[in-house]
Amino acid sequence: MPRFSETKLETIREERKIQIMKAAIKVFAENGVKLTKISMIAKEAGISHGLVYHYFQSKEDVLYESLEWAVALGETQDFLEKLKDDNSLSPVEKIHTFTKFALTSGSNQVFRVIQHLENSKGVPSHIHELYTNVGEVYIEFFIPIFKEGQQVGEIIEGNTEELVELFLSVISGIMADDPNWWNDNIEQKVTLLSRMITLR
Amino acid sequence: MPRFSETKLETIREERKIQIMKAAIKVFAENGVKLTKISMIAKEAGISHGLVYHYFQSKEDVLYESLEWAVALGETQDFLEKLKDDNSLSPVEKIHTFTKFALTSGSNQVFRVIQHLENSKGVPSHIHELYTNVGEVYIEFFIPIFKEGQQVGEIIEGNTEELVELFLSVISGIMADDPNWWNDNIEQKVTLLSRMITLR
Amino acid sequence: MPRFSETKLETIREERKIQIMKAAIKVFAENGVKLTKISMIAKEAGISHGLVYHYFQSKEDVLYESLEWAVALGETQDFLEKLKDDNSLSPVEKIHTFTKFALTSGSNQVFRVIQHLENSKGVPSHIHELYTNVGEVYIEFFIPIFKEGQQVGEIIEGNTEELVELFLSVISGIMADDPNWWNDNIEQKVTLLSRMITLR
Amino acid sequence: MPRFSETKLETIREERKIQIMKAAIKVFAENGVKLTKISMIAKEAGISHGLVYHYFQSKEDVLYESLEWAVALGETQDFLEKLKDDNSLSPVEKIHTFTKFALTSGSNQVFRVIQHLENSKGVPSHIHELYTNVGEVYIEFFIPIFKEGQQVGEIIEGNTEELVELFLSVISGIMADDPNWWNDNIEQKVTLLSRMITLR
DNA sequence: CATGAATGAGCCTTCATTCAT
DNA sequence: TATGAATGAAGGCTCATTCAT
Repeated sequence: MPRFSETKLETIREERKIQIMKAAIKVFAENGVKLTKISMIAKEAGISHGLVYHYFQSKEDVLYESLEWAVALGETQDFLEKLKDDNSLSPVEKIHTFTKFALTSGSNQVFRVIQHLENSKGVPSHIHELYTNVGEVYIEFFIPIFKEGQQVGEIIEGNTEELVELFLSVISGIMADDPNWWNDNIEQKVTLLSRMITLR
Repeated sequence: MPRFSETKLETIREERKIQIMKAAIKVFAENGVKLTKISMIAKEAGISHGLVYHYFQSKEDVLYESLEWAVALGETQDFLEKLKDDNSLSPVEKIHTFTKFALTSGSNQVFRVIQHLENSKGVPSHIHELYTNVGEVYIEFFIPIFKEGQQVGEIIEGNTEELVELFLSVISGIMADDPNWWNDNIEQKVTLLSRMITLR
Repeated sequence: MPRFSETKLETIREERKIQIMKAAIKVFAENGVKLTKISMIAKEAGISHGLVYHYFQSKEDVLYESLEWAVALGETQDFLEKLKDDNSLSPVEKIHTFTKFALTSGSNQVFRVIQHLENSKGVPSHIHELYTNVGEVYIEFFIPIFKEGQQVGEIIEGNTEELVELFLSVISGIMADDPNWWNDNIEQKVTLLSRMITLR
Repeated sequence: MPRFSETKLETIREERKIQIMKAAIKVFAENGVKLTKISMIAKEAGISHGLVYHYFQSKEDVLYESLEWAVALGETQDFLEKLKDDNSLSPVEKIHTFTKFALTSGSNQVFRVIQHLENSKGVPSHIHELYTNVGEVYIEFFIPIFKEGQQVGEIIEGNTEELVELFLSVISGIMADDPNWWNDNIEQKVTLLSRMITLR
């Protein structure tokens, strides 16, 4: 006889899962998936390693669900939404703001996990599908902004899609590095990165 | 009585070692050190896993000697030397040439290995020493070139050392990514990267 | 929420360790350290080889802790203590009693392990320290007994220390042999050994 | 077309085998059979490890033939023969002389190999047969000597066979120990051992 | 639900043995 | 005959996963 209502129980269970998934994303981001041991996730979450298997079928499942959850959670999505609607910023300012966010926000853990996966072999296809088009989302998001920037003369001419892809690729490459290095002089550094695509 | 002359045997032995080290650097670059299994190196080199241990003491030793060999081999060193003495190129052209080389040359496998190591914990100190100042070499190499570029008005003002560090950091971040992505449109992409630090 | 109280778990854990250490000492004694495989210890203890590593860091650690435990356990120590205080026995009777004990007591497994180690190369120093002065203890213990025996004319004249050392050396050599051979006619055999040092 | 006569070749081959067998017995004695590596024998013999397999089928065969050769060679046999015929020595003096020889002669390497084998499991039966009755030979040899000693009142009464067995067992146990320990004060030590069975 | 004891597949490493030269 | 390069079976150790409590 359950003490709590099904819903309540479900909630508690869900909270535990989130606790584990948070820990998992963090540890996966820092160490890569293969090198992350279940015990590391458990320790980060403050639970025993056995408990992980009450909430997830396997390590692969932890990865799948954590990634799914983190992507859907979409801190970055929210950020992009707000950015899109913020008419007080010029296209280049939007790009600048995003870049700063990407390099400093803790939410970039998800990206680092994805990067590890992209550099790995044998990633199960159902996991691969989770992030295979994440990049597309960003590209789609930035194309109109870049286009506008080109129209108002803030951004250099050329194939917009290629420009976006390249810019995001650079950001992405940087994020894989030591994430703390970018905390100093972030403004200046981001400005430099912006120079790649800005006119003046 | 051996059929081979000492010299011949020595040659075979040396060639085998090189064959293994080449394979090792490649596999280490692709998978990272921890995830590289001796059997993967052996397979890549086309030999049995046991043979690796005729030429090296341990996996750690394979890493150490391979790295030492690849660094000393110095394709990049040679490239830098020639670049330095090439008076037909302006500072920005030199940087452009180097960037292209860094992103396309097969020799960047070594850098990818080093990047994996820098993101790893528990790297033995004697291995760490092998690459701890490799970065410095590049910085020292580029500072005078950047300085000259600043004097002739090709490169933006600002703290030269910081500029160099940032630029190399971006290149380095990119190299960790899929190394093939950069093969298309390399000229255009490198030009874009150069824009970060060039005046116009 | 764990079903076991902390104490209960701790007890189980301790019992398992002891179970493994008992098995280890037995197998080490029979086969020597180098030739003892973890799987042999595991089989003797009735567990899987993996479990050994839940309780010990390595094979070396199994050896170290088992030896430390067995030495500290000190069945022999206890025996010596009681022997020392037993005033009903003459010096020669004490020696006789000890000899019988040494050759028949199951506790001589520890000695056999130590003997294997003494005949081995490359024993880690922290392990070596565990038994390096065990011999001294016996010598120190028997010197006064032998001295008394000499005074009362039970034991032959001569350098007491050398006499003790020689006698113990013989006992020790015998213990390395098939320990069951000595079970038959033990009284007679021990009497014969005693003759080495007794007067009549 | 052979350069040498068959006989000559055979001789050379035989000498090589002996060179290897000498090395094998030495290394087997020091390290035990299982812990002796083919490379250790080769090094001791001053040849390459591959060459061992030109003269012997396997490590087991090296052991078998070496043991067979060493036992048949019979330095000890010769010694015993001479001892038997030496009428200038009393029974106890003969035993004393033998004991000294056993503990100091380099020929005791064979015994140490045999002792290692007796403490081992899984010794092939054809090898076991080589030494299974070596002990018997000694017992048979000493029984008449002990008997004579008892008759002339040099040696204590009792079951002669048991007495011999025990005495040899003690000698054998001692030989397994550090063989150098017995080099100092050998006379005194042997005298002490003799006391086990002598009347006075 | 929660813990950690228990298992076994898999990787690093050693070494007996084979074989090209 | 002689060498040492080459192979692969087996043992030490790790860690994902299961399960008794």
